[in-house]
Amino acid sequence: MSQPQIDSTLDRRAQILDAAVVCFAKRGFHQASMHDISAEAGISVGLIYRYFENKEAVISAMAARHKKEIHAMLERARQAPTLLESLEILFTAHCCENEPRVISAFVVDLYAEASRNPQVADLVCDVLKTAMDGVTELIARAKEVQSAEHGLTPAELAELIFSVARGMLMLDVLRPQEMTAAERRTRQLEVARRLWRVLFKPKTEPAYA
Amino acid sequence: MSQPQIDSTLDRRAQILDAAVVCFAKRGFHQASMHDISAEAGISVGLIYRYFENKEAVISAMAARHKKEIHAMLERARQAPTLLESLEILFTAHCCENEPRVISAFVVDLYAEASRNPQVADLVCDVLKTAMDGVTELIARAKEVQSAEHGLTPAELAELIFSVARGMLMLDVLRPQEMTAAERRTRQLEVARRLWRVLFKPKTEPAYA
Amino acid sequence: MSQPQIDSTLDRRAQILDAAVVCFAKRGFHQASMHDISAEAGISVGLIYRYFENKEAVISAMAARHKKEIHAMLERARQAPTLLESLEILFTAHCCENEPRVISAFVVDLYAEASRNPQVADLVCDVLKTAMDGVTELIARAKEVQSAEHGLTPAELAELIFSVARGMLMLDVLRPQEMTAAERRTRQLEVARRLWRVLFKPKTEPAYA
Amino acid sequence: MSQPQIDSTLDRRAQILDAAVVCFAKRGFHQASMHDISAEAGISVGLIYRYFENKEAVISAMAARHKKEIHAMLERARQAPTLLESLEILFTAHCCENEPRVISAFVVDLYAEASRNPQVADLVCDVLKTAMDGVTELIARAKEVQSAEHGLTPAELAELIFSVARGMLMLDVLRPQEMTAAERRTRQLEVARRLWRVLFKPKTEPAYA
DNA sequence: AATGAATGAGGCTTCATTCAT
DNA sequence: CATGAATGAAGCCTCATTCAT
Repeated sequence: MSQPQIDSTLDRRAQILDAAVVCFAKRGFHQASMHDISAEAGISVGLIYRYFENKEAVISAMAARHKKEIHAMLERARQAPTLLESLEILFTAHCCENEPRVISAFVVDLYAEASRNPQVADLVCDVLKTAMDGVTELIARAKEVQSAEHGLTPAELAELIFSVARGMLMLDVLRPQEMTAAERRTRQLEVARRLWRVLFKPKTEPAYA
Repeated sequence: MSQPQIDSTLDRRAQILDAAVVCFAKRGFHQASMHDISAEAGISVGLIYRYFENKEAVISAMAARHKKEIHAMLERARQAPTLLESLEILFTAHCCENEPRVISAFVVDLYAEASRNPQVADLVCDVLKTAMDGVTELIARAKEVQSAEHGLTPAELAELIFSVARGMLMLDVLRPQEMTAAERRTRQLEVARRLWRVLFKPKTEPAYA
Repeated sequence: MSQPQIDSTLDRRAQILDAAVVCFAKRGFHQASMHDISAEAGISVGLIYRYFENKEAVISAMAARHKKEIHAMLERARQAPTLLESLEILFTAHCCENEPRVISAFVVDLYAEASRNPQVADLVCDVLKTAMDGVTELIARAKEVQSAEHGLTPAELAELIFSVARGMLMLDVLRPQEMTAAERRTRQLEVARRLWRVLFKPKTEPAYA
Repeated sequence: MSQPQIDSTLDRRAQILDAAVVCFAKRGFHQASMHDISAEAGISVGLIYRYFENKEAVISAMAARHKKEIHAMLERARQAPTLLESLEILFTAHCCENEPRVISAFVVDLYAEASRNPQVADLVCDVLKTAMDGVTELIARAKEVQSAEHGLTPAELAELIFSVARGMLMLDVLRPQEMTAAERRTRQLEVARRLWRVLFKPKTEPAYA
């Protein structure tokens, strides 16, 4: 029966975080003011403080939410029928309109923040480890890997994949307004497929043909 | 005869930028105050304004300097005897003690800034294009590529390489204090070599067939 | 028939004032927030506003209650069998566990407030006058005074007594946590008795010489 | 040669404290805003922070200044030709136009603050102890005491004197605008003399007549 | 050329008060 | 009667920038 209160509290927090991610992406963690966030959320400044202790807490909550989104993304990747499709999901998480959604500028800011805020660094490391483990397992299970010849372990492959994904995400923050989400998505998919070709192309069977 | 003045002006600017990069890496562009920079440079706040119009100008100048450093790094990469060594230079620019030096936290911040400041974005794009072109050319010239079988163009290969490098640089800002420069460098080299193996390993020995 | 309502209204007001005095003593009038008071009272903030127009009104009501407490204290003093005992009651009102109770920090705050708020000043003056009149009368009635030789009127004596009492109360707010109520009481009683000795000691025994 | 800087720094601090004591006396420590103080001092808000770390530091500095003023007052009292005159100086410190000057409302606020802020409490205790010691010594040296008959030690007498002085100071904050400094002074002197008569009146010499 | 005192706008946060439920 | 979510003004403090020396 106290569920409604809890729900409405969660709703408010979500509403504030929705506004915060917009502001953070638009202006950066520290350039976005509490007033920006409250205006974006359509509420008063003071109200934010009923749901978050301070700005730092909003950032932390955003980071925690990022973690959930990465987990959700990972789950979707895990359920993809083929490894290539998993990889494509991983690579396009930040150019999707639909949830869960990873916003490039926010992620870059998160890493920048992590470099100064150990708490955020912990969280990012944790997210990273979980995600890499997930992908490592995905690769280990995939038969495509067996036939490749590069001699890399699944963990090493996962590391490469994540590096490329992070690197492309970084690229994504440049001139974002000059490309549509679809175009960005296309660019990502091309890279994903090239990486795929490089990492998992089976041994050139025709060789012995 | 005005050369000395110009020189001393350049010296001052360099001195200020040296201080700025330290502060920017430590606290971030917008968290670092002009006072922080002046203190780090051992001069007064007012003096910064004699050499830079405002804080924004310091950031821009830092970005310009980053461009020069990337160019210098590229030059070194270009002069390396083998493609693998070039690649290793590219991958370890941010774990070197000696100049030119690319500081990870600063670069991540630069990208974060680029996502909001078109001028910075222009500059980063420009740097990126130059660097990619350089590496593309390096690859095109290298005979190692010929023997690979992935069917990727030099430009595509360069894009992959830069993505991995950027992605690893992002990783570098997490828990920086827990690793020595040497350890970070080792990690980078391992990744560079794995990428090398994947991208440039000659066709499977059936070559002798 | 509306008696119950009135009673419950009075109860609520008393409950709120009970909480308020705790908060006011702990944090000061203006440092204590309405939320502090509501939390201490175990009710909601809004409810305070049903019983008091605003925070100012709570302070005024507290001042009025202080007046009642002083009156009660005075009544007890008046019923004491001897003047010395009356004086001791006056001096220990703020180190008693039982009601009516005068809390030093609150009284000092009240005077501080009185220096800015004429309404509070009026009330404090009124309390003071009543109390002084009462004590003046007490002294006038006491035969001990006759035998003293200082030549002071009862009103002048009352003024001295109240000054000392107020002065000791001010002392009472320093390091309150380092003394138990009993210790503070003892200190007060010693002073009261010394003052007694000075003010009311009968003429030097040589009188019978 | 660096004296000028030090001097101007001290001047600024003094200027700010001058403004602060006015604001603090008028509105109280916590009701007075930093803006009030800066306006009273005729400077900008930010400038206060060049000379004081924060508001708390201004309060502490004010407390420290109070200590100096009490010391100066004590020095003057010590140099008075008779004990009665010393006592009068003690009693009129807060109704003097000239420096050193003790402002009643400020002192009451100081005690109120002391009840919550241990640092302030320490300072007030320290001031009190020094002052009481000084007066105790003054009394011990005075021959008037020898002839009195109350049997109180100098320390006990000093305690009574200070209690009365504090108590009268508390009274001084009530309706301050309704009395001129001269009237308040007169009232204080009357009390001082009455206390004098009570504490130090020599034995009724005519007793042996 | 160099300093650093000075300004004041703007950011974070608190809190008295209101009002829909 | 009672709650507590919501508001927004106001307070503390920082910091980019200017300017007299």
